[in-house]
Amino acid sequence: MTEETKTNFIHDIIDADLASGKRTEIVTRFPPEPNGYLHIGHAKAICLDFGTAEKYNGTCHLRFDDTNPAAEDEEYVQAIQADIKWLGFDWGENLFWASNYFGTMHTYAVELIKKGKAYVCQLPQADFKNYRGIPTEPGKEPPGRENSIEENIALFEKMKNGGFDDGACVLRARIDMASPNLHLRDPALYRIKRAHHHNTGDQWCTYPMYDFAHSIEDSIEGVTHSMCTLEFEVHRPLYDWILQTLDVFQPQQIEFSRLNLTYTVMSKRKLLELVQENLVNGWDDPRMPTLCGMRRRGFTAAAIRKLCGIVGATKVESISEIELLESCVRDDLNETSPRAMAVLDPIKVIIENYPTDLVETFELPNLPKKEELGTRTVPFSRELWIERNDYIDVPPNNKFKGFFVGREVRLRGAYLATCTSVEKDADNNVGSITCTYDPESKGGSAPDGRKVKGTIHWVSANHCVDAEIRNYDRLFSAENPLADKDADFKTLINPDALQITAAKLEPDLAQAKPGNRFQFERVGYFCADLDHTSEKPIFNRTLTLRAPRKV
RNA sequence: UGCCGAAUGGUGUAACGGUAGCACUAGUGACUCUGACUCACUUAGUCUAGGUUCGAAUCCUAGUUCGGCAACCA
Repeated sequence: MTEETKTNFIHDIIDADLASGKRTEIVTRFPPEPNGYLHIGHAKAICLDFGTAEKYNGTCHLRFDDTNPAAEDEEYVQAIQADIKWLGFDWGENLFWASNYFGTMHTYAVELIKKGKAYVCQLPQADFKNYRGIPTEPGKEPPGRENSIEENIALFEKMKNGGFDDGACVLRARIDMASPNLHLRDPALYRIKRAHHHNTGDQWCTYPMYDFAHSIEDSIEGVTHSMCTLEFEVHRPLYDWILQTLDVFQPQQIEFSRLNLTYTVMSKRKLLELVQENLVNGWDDPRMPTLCGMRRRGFTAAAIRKLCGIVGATKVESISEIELLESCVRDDLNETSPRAMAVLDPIKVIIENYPTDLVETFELPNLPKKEELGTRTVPFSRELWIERNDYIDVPPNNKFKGFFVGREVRLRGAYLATCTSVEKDADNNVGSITCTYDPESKGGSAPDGRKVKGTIHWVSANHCVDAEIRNYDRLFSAENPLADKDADFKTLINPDALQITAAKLEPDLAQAKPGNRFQFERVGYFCADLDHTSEKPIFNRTLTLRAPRKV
């Protein structure tokens, strides 16, 4: 990546490990469960996992943590890989599956039993809760905890072979029912779940639990630094216990805080609710904070990576302002997006002294500060469309850039023109504007060198193409939609987060390919939607230009 | 009232015992064939109280506040 990776506390740890000789090479991993789509919160983890490996010339594995077949699906496997690649990271040969280790994990489980460190617990789930107890008081040892190793091996074998119903028993680690850390009060290691697994089919009816599986996966793969989010902090003693008890390679788990952004939600479950209740149009709805949604919206991978670099990695639970993300996106788009003219709220302009039949074409730069990106051809004629708000009866102050009767402005790249009159209907709505142009000012500058206050954009009425514009805005109208725990976050959805309008575009824009990004000058950044065709142009508003100062 | 963790301008993040800096946001101005970009300037911060030290955001003690943890989810 071109972004410089800022240092953080994780890199401090790695530097120390390298200096002390504890590690000689760095291996990280990104371990998604294929049960949903990736969102920008995952992007932070991806940037950290892959970015750290890159920084230390190590490797980063992509490992699907597919230990719960009930929740997982092949659809997500494909989408996750596509999203990571889009973000700009590559796992090369290092694609792994937790499910490929099921055999090894089973062997390790038996080893734990043989060491007297695990037992089959036939207590119903609800009853075990009582034995586990509450944080402030020690729990009690459940029945069966002192069964012999032979008995437990036989029971675990019976579990594996389908001799028990789902939920009839679990394999538990035998640790400490009085531990102040609830996760150490004989946590479940294996449960029985008869579900078809996307990879192993019906080979297993027992599946390992997260804590058991994850530590072993990391260990098998030689992961040196296993980064995860803060909620796993209290799991670390269990992670360490499993690997120490098994006496196998021990990665170091390091926790960092999740990425949160204002005006959106980042929980997979809540995003799923929005999708299922049709409050958005699927996972890739451009309002969603999913990577596929942001991609469709027109956000760039580089901008997301930049954001992740800026927020860095800490243990502080924080909410970053969406403005920071927007700034990263605008910054990237400003450098890379070809310019075009589009009129989103059209009003007709008639140039009374321009020949009726004449059509001129102007060569406008694709990107004014980057001449190497070439030019585009824009037709010009007697009747144009301009933005409704580029005309005003009486200017509020001398900062107004547009037309009023008597005002000369520049039609971007074409001519200087002076407003002479305006047509209005009975309700005082402007119907059309009439102006005269200065033929000497072709290209946009007058030979006498006179300056005009404003430059406005336009499209030729007889040449422009009509398009649907999907104007996107922030998903929620509240900074933190989850702040009020008693309220339903879904009631805080911003009703204006999608507004569909019709616009007039310069003709070349119809030829855009889905995903192509543009800056519509003086308006904002837009990209051709997935549904865009040259017959039915559809553009998504990625972001407006930075809000102008109040006039 | 258990365990774990975190507190630096409005927000995010640096400073690793030695000048509290950067970015975003907001405001003011300059520039401009985009009210964008760019540039300049401005406002504003070390949770509290003690202690160690020539010197503390940083180390120690006590407190305060906030977050996480009691799935056969990850």
